[in-house]
Amino acid sequence: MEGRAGQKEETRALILASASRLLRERGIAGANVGDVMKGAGLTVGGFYAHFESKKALVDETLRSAIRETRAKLRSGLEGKSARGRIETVLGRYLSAAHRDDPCDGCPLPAVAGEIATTERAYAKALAAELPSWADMPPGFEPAGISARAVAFGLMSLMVGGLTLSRALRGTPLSDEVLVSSRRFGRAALRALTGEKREKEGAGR
Amino acid sequence: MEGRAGQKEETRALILASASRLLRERGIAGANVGDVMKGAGLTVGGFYAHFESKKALVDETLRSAIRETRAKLRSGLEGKSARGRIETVLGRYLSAAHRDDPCDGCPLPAVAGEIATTERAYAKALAAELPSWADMPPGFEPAGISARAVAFGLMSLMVGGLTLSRALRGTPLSDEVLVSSRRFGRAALRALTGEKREKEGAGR
DNA sequence: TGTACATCAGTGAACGCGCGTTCACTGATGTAC
DNA sequence: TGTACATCAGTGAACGCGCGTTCACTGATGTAC
Repeated sequence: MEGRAGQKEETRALILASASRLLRERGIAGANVGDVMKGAGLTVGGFYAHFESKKALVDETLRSAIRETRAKLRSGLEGKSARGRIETVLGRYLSAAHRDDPCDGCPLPAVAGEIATTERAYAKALAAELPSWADMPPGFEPAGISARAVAFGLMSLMVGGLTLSRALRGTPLSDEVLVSSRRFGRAALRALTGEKREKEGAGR
Repeated sequence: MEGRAGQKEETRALILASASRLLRERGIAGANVGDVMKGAGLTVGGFYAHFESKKALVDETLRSAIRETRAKLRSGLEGKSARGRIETVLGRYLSAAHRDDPCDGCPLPAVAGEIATTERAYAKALAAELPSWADMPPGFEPAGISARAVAFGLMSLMVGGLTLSRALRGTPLSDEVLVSSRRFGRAALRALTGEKREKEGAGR
């Protein structure tokens, strides 16, 4: 079988998975150590055998969640055009499914504000992971603006749109902000790449 | 002179002003009652003579801060074209000055994530105040998308861009996200209104 | 094979701290006569 | 005008609670002989 060391690694992975869920759903402050351990089927006291501190846990969780989200957003894009890939990512990010199920979605809407206001220590983690979100598919050549600037602009649009839409949950504005942000992103992309508009799916 | 009632109103206004600063700078959790009172030159015990609870304070502060921000963003736009007005608002919002001095800026970057994750009670306050941000100047007629959708899209872009730029403070990405988001917004606006591009100011 | 011991992942109670909130008190201000 | 009293905005210590963190302990697993 595994041996004790392997068992411990497995437990560590369980803690990380629980932290990952809670961090995306409740943010840094909301992902308290007790609940993280409970989510992994453990009790709070054992935490420090696996991580040096809550900060170390959040740092590691945040980095891996950002990487994981990037991979997920970009999966299955083979065969699509450059603009089609970007629009697909945009549509996935600004979807009702993503809004309503934060647990395995992007951690940024939950943590960016916290990092900006009171949790400055994680700026480095963001700065390390976000540049890889900025590389755009070859052949994407917007008019009068760099592809990289469009990438960061879309990142802002997506994170802001999802955050606002979640903050407005339970009100009619929630859907409107989500749909409008997606439409604005698509319309901008099409206008900037000079291609004729296509019909947008209802895209609930 | 004022009389005691007038004095008390004045003190209440001092507390609100302090809360307004702290809320924008540190978010809901960061604006703790003790620091709010200290910022107003008072001690913590007197707080409940002016407000029923922290929630009541935050609710009132948030609503008025959103209204105030809207007014400030739209001040002095007389004589500008429709698109010029929107671009000015965009440039003011996504400016280094706004990023670096949250105290009298927009409260949304500080609170939207918190409201989305753990402070759901304030969704109503947002839903009450944000629709007035969506009305666009007469004569703004983007191609293939409603003016209102553009308004919400720009709101997402602005809030997301400023939040990310602040979260990345201290790293080179902070400036890049800010500038890229602003450029993306302007380029999109121009492309969607079919007008020819003008030079963008360096816009520190 | 069986027994005694060592290891160590995980437990659960306790800690110090900061928070929102409460409350008996203070002392300056206004009023009554 | 002067004195005694009432009012009440603001004080500061205390509360219960949840947090991150610590630590003596437990009990299952692996090892030695």
